[in-house]
Amino acid sequence: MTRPRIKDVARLAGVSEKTVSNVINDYTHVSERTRRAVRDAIEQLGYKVNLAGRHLRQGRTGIIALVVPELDVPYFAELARHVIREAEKRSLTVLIHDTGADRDHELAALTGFGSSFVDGVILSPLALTPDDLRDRADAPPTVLIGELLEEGADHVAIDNEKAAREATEHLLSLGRRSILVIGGRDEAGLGTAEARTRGYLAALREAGVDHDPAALLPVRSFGMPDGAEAVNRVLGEGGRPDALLCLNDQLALGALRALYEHGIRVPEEVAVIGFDDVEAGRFSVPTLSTVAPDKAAIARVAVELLQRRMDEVAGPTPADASAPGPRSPQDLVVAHRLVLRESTEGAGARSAACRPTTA
Amino acid sequence: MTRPRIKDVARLAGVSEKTVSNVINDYTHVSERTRRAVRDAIEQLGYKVNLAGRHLRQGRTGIIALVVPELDVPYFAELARHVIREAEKRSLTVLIHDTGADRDHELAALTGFGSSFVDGVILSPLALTPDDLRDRADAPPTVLIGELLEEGADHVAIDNEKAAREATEHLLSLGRRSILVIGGRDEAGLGTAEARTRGYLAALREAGVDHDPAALLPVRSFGMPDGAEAVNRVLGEGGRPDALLCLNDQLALGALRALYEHGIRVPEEVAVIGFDDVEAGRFSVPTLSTVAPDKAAIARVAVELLQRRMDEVAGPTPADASAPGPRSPQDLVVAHRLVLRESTEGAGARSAACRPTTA
DNA sequence: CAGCCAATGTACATCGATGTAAAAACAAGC
DNA sequence: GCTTGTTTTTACATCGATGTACATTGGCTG
Repeated sequence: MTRPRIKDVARLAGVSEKTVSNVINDYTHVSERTRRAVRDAIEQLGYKVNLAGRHLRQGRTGIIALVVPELDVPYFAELARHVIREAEKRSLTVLIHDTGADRDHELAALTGFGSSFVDGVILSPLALTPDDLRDRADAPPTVLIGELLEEGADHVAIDNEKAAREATEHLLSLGRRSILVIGGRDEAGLGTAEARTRGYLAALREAGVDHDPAALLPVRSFGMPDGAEAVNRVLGEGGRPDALLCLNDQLALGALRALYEHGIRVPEEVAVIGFDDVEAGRFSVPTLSTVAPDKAAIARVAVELLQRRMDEVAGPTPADASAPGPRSPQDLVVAHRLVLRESTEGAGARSAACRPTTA
Repeated sequence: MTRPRIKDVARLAGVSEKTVSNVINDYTHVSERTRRAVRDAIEQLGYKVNLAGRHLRQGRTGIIALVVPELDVPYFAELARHVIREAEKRSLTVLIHDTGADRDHELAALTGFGSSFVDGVILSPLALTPDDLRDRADAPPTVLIGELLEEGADHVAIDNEKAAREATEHLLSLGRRSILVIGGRDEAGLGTAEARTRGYLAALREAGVDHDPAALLPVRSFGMPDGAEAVNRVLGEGGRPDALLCLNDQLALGALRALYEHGIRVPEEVAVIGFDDVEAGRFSVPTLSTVAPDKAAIARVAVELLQRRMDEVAGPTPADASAPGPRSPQDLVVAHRLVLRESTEGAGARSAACRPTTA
């Protein structure tokens, strides 16, 4: 038995194919009687619309892609869930893609995977250059999250510079003066790491604390091994920091482990703070202070923005015709907050940490 | 400017549309001259095949779905990467879906998301019942991973019973006799938790150690909060285990944290072992002993099996016509190994743990 | 009850790629 | 040169849903 087609439904309900289509799509002018008859027929045959046909006709798939560098970085996985939930509200399906931080894969994502079967793309780039972004001719609507590569693209993120400044200020307020930045980068630039580094420098400057260029520890990647390695390197060279500003939680968790192996107490000797507020940081020993981005908001805003772009492409409805052409690129900022746990505050709040909010 | 169609390519190359299609699909009988001409035209126009058209015509999308309960459980995220990589080799695209452990979502996945636009599904069920699986009429080819719900379905997993027995035997060999199973379930059944519980019981029996039914600690879900909560409950009731067999690493990491909060040393007082070998367990304090499934193999075998099923659906080629109809359901077992770290072995291997294999 | 408007319903073309069947081109053999 | 057989290429129908344009129906007014 082959799947029922709209034709079969039409025959059973005794109406034309178009009428069935009208019922399916909630077209206004269908009498209640016909509507019910069609619904019954659909029910009886177990009819499901065939996406291929609809897609071909409408030029839309209802699928958006979420493209991240590494899905096994918890931050991206958590973000993905929010995006999925947000998209579901708009009856969009999310295709998650993992580029392995590879430029070619990111490029492929930008062009809609060679053949446009996604209506839009939410991209968290890592390896792309601004140039890559500039000359995308027939790319689907795209929203960037995290890294801002170019001023001309839609973008959603927290205020990284401000967040880093706040985190650094907190470390300074604890009396720490020798603060290393794991993942820090000196160059001016649009990247997240650069913005956070700027925030760190600003806080130091404001507090009148000297900046040692060697305090910026570059990392190859942003995983736990890299965090541990950076700490090992510093300590091996005789460095004696009293605080670590880690540019994400993975680095921080790796750093915590390395400090433990060196017998260094956290936070008594070294305070540690990260970025992202991943779940593991609520259960690590010690628990991890962190900059918590509002992930739900990032997802919501990104999907909203993307949807608006997709609607633009679909052609403005007569009502919108007065709109001033394509909106200019948006750069939206969502909230973040500093979450203080044991890695900066001591073990005073120990037991409380064990019952984290699951939101 | 609208995207070029096959028609445009045909016109430019001075051939028919079908010939262009033949070139694209590497059809045998096309002269070298025409082939080159068509290739040039494609290049010149920047033509990309339109999936919608192809899909409608062929009934295949080249998309398979990977459906997991919770993407932010690192095990699933890590598995997802392997599946993506494996699918890529076969030029399949992976649509990752997160059901939130919700039965309705899992059901929707089974039926190809209401409208078949996926050619096949790899499903890691949690909330489904065997019945759900049985009466799927027009479902796409499906391979289960992890939970085995029903004997009649294709399935890939490690030998959970054996793995749990080995883990338990190891704890026993350390002289531990009061071993709790976090996430354990008494009922006989096909589920992963049940199989692992059986392995635990088998090891106890073989070692002549009595089993206390209260040693099986049920959990609501399999996250870090649940692991911590279980430990808190036990200790609060005055329990004094000397080992914990946690049915996944998330539970184990939560348990480690709770033990720490109670001032209980691991492994001196309580040894802990988990399942899954997630990256966080290589950096926790202490590092986590675990049963490491060969995730790459699970992914590879699952995709292979799924592909075979999809090919069957596509209709056997004349060559295969002799094949004895649809192959019977496969239940494939992949390798696992016991990885011993500080949570059972003491801190002897401390420094080594910090440079984990990144494989 | 004619006349008109709005509400419903229908036939048909269309989206883009590809399978089918058959025509056209070409080669080889007598 | 003509038949026969094989490549190569083409015209056309088809996959399933939906937009367009028009036909029909029913209700209401004067």
